[in-house]
Amino acid sequence: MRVTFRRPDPRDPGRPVYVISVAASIVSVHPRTLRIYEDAGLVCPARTPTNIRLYSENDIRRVMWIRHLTQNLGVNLAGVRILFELEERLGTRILERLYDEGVRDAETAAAASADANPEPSASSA
Amino acid sequence: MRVTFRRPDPRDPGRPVYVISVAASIVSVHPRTLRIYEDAGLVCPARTPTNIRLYSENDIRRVMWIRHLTQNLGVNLAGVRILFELEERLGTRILERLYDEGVRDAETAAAASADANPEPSASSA
DNA sequence: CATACTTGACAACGGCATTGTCAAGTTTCT
DNA sequence: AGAAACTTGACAATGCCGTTGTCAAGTATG
Repeated sequence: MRVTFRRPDPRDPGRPVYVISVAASIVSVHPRTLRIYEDAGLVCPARTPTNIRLYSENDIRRVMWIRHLTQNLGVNLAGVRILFELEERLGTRILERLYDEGVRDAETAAAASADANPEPSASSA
Repeated sequence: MRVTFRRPDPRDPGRPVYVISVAASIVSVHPRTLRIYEDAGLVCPARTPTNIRLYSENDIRRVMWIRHLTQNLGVNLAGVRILFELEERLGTRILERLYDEGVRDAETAAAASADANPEPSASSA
């Protein structure tokens, strides 16, 4: 059974298009939680001139990683921040090492195909 | 003021020599806490033929990293485990990137000299 | 032989993560 | 025009986590 975080790519994954309620719905979290992630510095959605948050596909993927790390692996938000910082410093997608090699469970192993990878992106932070 | 985790090196940092009360005293934690770290798979001290734990210098350093990550950076134990696993997979001391570059605070910046680095070691796990 | 080790277990307490809700004001969309 | 959704800051409930503390019973050590 194939598990994937990937959603069909829009034209430009960096383009901010989703307001907070839509982004929350896409990743199945409460809008309040997305605000907390932003307060924690884990995701930085764009803002319109009237200060409305707009999330891009990259932001969505980043939140999906946060959810994977916190819900499935039990990492707290401080730990997620450190992991993201390491990834930025090393300039590589080190978190994929956790996902690609299916260390956690059979489900993540099943998701090892190329299009199954969630992609935390430093560029949105 | 210079801050360092490094203690004077014994002859062989891999040699298990400290019983749990001594190791706990060295790193200023409760022996109960060291047992919890072991249960969490974060550190694996050697055992004597009569099942007494013996910690090596490498184990001590590893615990010092755990303490730094949990106490100073707020990472929980699941997060520490993921960081250690990444380090093993990448085959490099990625956590030093956090420490060497003093991203956290002035104290860690002050400790940036070569002999100030704590060294998490995958070899003790 | 006192002390320290082992195991498994329960508990207190402060902190964390998520969700929920509120008020007041602004913006958006129908 | 007005309902709905957005913003901010704030407080709270609840379950979980991390650390320490303690216990019992048995074994090992100095």
